[in-house]
Amino acid sequence: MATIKQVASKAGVSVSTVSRYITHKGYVSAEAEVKIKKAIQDLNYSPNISAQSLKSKKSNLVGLLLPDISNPFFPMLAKGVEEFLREKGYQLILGNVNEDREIIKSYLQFLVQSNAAGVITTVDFKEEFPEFDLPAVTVDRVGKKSEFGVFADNSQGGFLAAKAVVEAGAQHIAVVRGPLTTDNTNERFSSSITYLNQADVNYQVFQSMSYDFSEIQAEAEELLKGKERFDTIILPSDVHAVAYMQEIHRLNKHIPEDIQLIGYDDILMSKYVSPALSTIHQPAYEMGHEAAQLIYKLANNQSIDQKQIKLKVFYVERGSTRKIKENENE
Amino acid sequence: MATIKQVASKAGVSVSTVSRYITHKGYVSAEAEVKIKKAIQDLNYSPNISAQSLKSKKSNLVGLLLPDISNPFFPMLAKGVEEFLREKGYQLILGNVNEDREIIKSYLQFLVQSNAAGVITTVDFKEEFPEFDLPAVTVDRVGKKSEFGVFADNSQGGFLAAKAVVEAGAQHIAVVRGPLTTDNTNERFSSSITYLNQADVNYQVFQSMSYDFSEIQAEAEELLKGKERFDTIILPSDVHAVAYMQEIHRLNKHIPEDIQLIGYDDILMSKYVSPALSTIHQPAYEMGHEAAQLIYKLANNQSIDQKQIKLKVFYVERGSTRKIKENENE
DNA sequence: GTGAAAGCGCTAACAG
DNA sequence: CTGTTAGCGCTTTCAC
Repeated sequence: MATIKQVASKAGVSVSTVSRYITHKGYVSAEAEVKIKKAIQDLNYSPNISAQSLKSKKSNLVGLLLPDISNPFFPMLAKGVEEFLREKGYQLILGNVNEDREIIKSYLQFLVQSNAAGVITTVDFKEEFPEFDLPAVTVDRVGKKSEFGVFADNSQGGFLAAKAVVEAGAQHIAVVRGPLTTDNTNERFSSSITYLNQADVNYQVFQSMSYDFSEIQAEAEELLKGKERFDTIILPSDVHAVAYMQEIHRLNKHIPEDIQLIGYDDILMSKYVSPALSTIHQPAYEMGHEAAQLIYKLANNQSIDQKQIKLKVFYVERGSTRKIKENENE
Repeated sequence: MATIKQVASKAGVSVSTVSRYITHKGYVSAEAEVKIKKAIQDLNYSPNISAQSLKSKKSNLVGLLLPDISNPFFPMLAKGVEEFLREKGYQLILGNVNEDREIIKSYLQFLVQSNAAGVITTVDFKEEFPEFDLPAVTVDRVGKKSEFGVFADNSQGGFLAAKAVVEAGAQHIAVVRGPLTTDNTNERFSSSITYLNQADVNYQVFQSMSYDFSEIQAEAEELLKGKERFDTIILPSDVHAVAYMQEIHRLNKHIPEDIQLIGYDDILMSKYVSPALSTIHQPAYEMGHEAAQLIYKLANNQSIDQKQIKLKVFYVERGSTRKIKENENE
């Protein structure tokens, strides 16, 4: 690796001139510029990032801490973050944190130690780890106390899901609540419940404990073998819905005739399972993109008009819900 | 951020003693140790990574450059890399490079400038960008010239796929070749062809140009509306297979009765589409894990017994291929 | 065992 | 417009 010193001597100028050239700060004569350009070329020089960052106390690293990158919802979000950041010249540090506080902590530690420009997390850590002082925006699972957040309209989503199944004739509904009691799940859930309460239907609530496929399947088995016969299940995620779907198939029941299903997220897979999954679409890519933009503004002291960005969701009707309103008994 | 100097003065020792304590190199008396420990605690000190890396000319960053993180095969691989690296105290820099040479180049640039410990890529760049001198291991799409590589047994995979469909009674086969003419796709392909040649079947070859879902669907439409009637299609990936599946459904044909399908990769989704997709299982997580381990050894000058690691693949029979041997005419 | 001091590569006053 | 210089925070001889 060539250094700025070598470039300077090769170009016959001082290091500060080279530095000025590189950082585009201060004046550099045309002749000097030519010589420097050539020297850089010849030496295949590029500035040492550690040295730059040591000096400037800044780096262009941005962390993205995700609960589980193999959950299909998150890669899309990551892509949104990555593409925005790359254009702005930032680098993404990806962390797969499994909800594990220690892992989260060690990533935050690293980011702080690296003078990172900021971090995008799925869970607000400011309360738990106030010692890590770096620009942060929460995505998806945005809580009341998060200062900066990007999330989808959960209350609208919960409402739409409940409305969709009720209008499709649901009478006896199982509402499966998401595994985390994070604000986003809570909101969706209570919004669904509010709708259900005012509608003329029966429902019962179940609590899921996991986003892991096989664990969800076990829960599904449990729910389905209970004495209650449901004609509709509202699920907290598409991963849940697909797992339930499998289980329902295994019992030789028909979707949506015997049981209708509605998911949440609209992951890629949902379109291709059979029947295709009706669900609430969340703009994962956009969430990532917006979050990255917020971090960017934060890191560059740009004015922020909206600290909390709420994105729209919408209902996607596919094959797992019934098309027309109809009454059925159990 | 506290500095080592502050810790030193607070502990009443010199910076070098603190440094020795931190790096576990050289002697530190028990008393000094206690005082330093306390000072670090009080000041919530952690070493500045830029300074460390400037001095040591090393960093614990490892790049992982992936073609498309929203392609479900890669997140599993990424997870394998991430989990190994995290345990060893390295940080993952994730790049979503879209096969774009410029993006790849800029990531490599960054990694070199950061004294990164190494990079794991899906495509060997040594030939195209020899100027980037850092430990590299190629995963998945490992070519002949890659020095360090982790890949699945493509030739075995291609063979297994062809064998599976032939044994299930294939007579008229469309072999869709993967979009990249990378060594892995080539190997699979020619291995399938070799098998097909010695079997008593007809086949025809098609070339796919994309991993993008909707583009594949267009290709599928093209292939299926041709005058040739195939009873079997061998696809280069599960994403391809799922896209074809959709298209076949749309034409109201039955899988596997009218057409049988075999994919490649065994992504999560394959189990849950309908019918479930028969495919060749590739150990994505393990590939990532092994690649990370190689990088780790490389970065730490450990002896490497195997520069090229070939992982096993196996056939997963599910619903998209016929169970028993049977003859059919078009 | 410990501290003083040099220096990693870069930037930013500052003087010219 | 340019060069000299100090110093970012850390590690590492080398004397003591």
